[in-house]
Amino acid sequence: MHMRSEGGQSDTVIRRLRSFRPLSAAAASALDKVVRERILRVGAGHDLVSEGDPSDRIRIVLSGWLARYKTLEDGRRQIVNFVLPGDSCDAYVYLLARMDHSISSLTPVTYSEIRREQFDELIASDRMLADAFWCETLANASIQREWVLNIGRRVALERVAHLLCEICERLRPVGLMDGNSCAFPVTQMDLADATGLSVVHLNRTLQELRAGDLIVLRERTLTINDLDALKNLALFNANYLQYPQAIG
Amino acid sequence: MHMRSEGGQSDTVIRRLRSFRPLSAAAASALDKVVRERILRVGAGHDLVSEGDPSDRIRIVLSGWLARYKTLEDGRRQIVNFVLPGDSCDAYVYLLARMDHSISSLTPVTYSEIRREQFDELIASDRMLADAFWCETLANASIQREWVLNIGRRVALERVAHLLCEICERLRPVGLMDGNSCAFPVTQMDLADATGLSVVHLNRTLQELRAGDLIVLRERTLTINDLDALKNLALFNANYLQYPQAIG
DNA sequence: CGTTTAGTTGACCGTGCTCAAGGGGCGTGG
DNA sequence: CCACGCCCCTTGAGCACGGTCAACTAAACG
Repeated sequence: MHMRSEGGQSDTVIRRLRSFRPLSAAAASALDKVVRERILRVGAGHDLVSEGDPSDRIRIVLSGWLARYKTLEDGRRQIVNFVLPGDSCDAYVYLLARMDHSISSLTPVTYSEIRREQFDELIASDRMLADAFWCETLANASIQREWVLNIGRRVALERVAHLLCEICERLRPVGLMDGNSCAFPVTQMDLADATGLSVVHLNRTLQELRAGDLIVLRERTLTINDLDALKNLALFNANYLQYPQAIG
Repeated sequence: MHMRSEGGQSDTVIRRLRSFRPLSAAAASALDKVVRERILRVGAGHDLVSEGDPSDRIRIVLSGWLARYKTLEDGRRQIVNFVLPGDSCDAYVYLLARMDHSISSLTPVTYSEIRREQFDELIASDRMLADAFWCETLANASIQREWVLNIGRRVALERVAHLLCEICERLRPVGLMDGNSCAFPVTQMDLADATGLSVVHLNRTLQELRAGDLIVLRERTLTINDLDALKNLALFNANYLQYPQAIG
């Protein structure tokens, strides 16, 4: 007995963009129309975009998780951000010539692929929509800065706690938190690459969080037992996520 | 016997933006006019912008170095990026409500402060100019991602080497490299905060670079003796800086 | 001339890495 | 149905990279 307001498949995307700007029903349905035109699926473990690719298309994630990552020649890998349902992979990157990083699917992913010209046309039709996409881009940059702080100055325990807090806070507004639990389809290797730790140490850090009764993480499900305590430990402050309603 | 093309005080800014988009003489002089309207100076060690400030003004750096940084409650500090002459502090951030980080001057700084409305008007007048500012914003995001990789996956020696390479490559297009040397007005504490290291270890890392005859750093001047060797050591690849002309 | 700030060095220690091995779940093929 | 391989998680042991603490020097500054 779900009432779907207007979005259908692109509900999540619209919720996400509305966390930045109020979108009119007209804008939402224009977006929905464009999104539906070319919906693709890909299994886990595929690169949607590779470093060096020309950046001529926009991709918007409808379901599934992805990771933006960079690698060094000798194979060291760093995840620089997660791409969650509702996020766009690279709105506006076509202003630059080439991708500076790769994006790979951590789970099976459904996404919409939009040609640059079509995207241009879409955002030209509605100022709020254009601004919402820009806000998303700027919010991503803000997250990126927090990650530099996280990896540069937080110790392992704080760092992992912070990442978990961030993911939950990002999943909540798109309706993917079920109370204090969420699907968490990420391997420990991915978490290690996202936090700049080794897999072994990440494993031990997770166990420390479990031992403190802060989290339960098993069978690809994360439950936060005590969110306030976890945020305290992580020195977490949600402002950098740039959700206007959540600030001050 | 310098011939100044059109910019005067905003030469550096125009060079910087032209590394992203060809700007017409008209666009350049419109920018120059706006820049000149309100030029401010500030000594070293001042916060131009503080975390939480409303982001209602644009600042463009004419001379001097600044650092974007974030802090944790207990005082740990991480520089997340340097702001160099020609860079704008925060074009377009006014789309978001508040600053997520602070910006402080590392040296005396000359900068232009532009009101949001005035900036809107300026970029509405010239598409290339608007795009150039957007490119700068996106290029900054790209640098931010590289920093996550740098701090997350490079060891101290590579990490410091990488930062030095980046700074030189960014100073070159705005004419601030003198051969292989440049003014380098940054304390070791700043470098430590930018690389996620302690001051003591940063000091030892610099000495290791000096011992390998890779760099000379004294009296606020950096000389790179062997840039190729330094880039090799740092696993440095300039693509992420997003200068179109420098990319394959 | 005292005080502050930046750089340097030594000694010690701890966080987090490496290497190595083993266990559990799951899909595939014999 | 079981064997096998693969992926992911876990654990132990040892070590190294980088942090902390402390002291000293040199230059800058009022």
